[in-house]
Amino acid sequence: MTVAPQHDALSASAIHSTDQALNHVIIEFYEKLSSWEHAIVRDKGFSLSQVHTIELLGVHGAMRMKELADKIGVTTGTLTVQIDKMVESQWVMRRPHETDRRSILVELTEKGQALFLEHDALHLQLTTDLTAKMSAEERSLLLNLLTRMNQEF
Amino acid sequence: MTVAPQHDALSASAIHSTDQALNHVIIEFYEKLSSWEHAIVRDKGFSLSQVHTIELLGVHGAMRMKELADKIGVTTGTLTVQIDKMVESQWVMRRPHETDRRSILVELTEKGQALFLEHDALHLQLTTDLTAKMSAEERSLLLNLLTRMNQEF
DNA sequence: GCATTTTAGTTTGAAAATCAAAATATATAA
DNA sequence: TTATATATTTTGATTTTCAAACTAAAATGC
Repeated sequence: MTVAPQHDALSASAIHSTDQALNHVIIEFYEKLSSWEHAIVRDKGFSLSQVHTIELLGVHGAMRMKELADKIGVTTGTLTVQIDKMVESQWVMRRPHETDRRSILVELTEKGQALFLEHDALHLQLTTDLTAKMSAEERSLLLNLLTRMNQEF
Repeated sequence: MTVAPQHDALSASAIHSTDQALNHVIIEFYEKLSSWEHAIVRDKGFSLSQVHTIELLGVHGAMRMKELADKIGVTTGTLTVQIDKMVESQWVMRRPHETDRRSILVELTEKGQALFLEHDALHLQLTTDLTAKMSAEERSLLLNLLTRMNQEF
C-alpha cells in the first residue's frame, strides 16, 4: 500500500486504516449478540421484538409509542398490536402523556420490571464472561470507548 | 492473626465493579445498531433476516443450512423457505457439500456479493462516524478489545 | 456387515408478525 | 380560524415463522 497525499476534502471524513477491521469486528459482535438474544428469547417463549421493548423500557424508562416504534424499527401500527398483547400479559401499561394529549406513554409494570431484571442478569453474566480475561483497566477502557460510540450514534 | 479468607467460589466468577455499567453500554449499543440496521434494511426492501444472511455469508463464506439457521436464530424449516426466495432473487445459490451428502452449502452469487459489499460500505461509514473522535491508538485498542470479546463468545 | 439412532434438509398447514393505508384526535403553523 | 402536521389505532392483506411430519444420509452399536 502506498502512502497517499493529504487530501483536505477527504481527511475530514477519512477512513482510517483500522476501520475496516473494526467494522467487521463490530458486525461479528452484533451477529453473535443477536444470535445469543434470539436463543435466550425463544427458550422463554417471547419474541425478539417483545424483549427489545422490555429492554428499552427497562433502560430508558417510560416512552411514547412513536419513540419506541422508531427505536425498535417497526411501524406504530405494528407496535400498537404488540403493546396490546403485552398489556394483556401485564408486562407493560399505557399512561397518558402529561402535556401532549395525542401521545401515550408506555412503561413497565412491576411484573415487567421483574422480567427486565431477570433478563438483564443474563446479559450481565454474558458481559462478565466475555470480559473475564481483561484487566480492570481494560474493562474500564472498553466502557469508556463504547460509551463514546453510543454518544455519537 | 489471620488474613481475611479468600472467597474462592466467588472470585472465580466475580462480577467486577464496572461490569454493570459495561453491560448497559453494550445493550444500548446493540439496540442502536439493531435500530440502525432495521431502518437501512426497510429502505432497501429487504427483511432483517435476509440481510443477516447476506452479512453472515459475506463475512464467513459458504455455510451449511443448519449452521446458518443456528447463527441467524431460526429453524431450518424457516431458513429453507427464506433461502428459496433468495435463490429466486439470485442473491445466493445452493451447492452440495463435498463430503456430507445430507448437507447443502449456501453461498453468495456475484449479485449477492455485490449487495454485501454495498451493505458493508454503509456499515463502514457508520463505524467511521462513530469512531471519528477517537485517536488512532484508541481505535486499535477498541479493535483489540472487541476482537477478544468475540473470541470468548 | 446390518440394524438403530442421530443429523440435515424440505414440506406443509396453521399461527403470529408486519405493513400500508384509512380513520380519529390533538397539536402546530399560517 | 383554517390548514397542515403529528400520534395513535384499526383494518385487511401479505409475509414470516414455527412445529411436526417426512425423506435421505451419516454415525453408532452390536
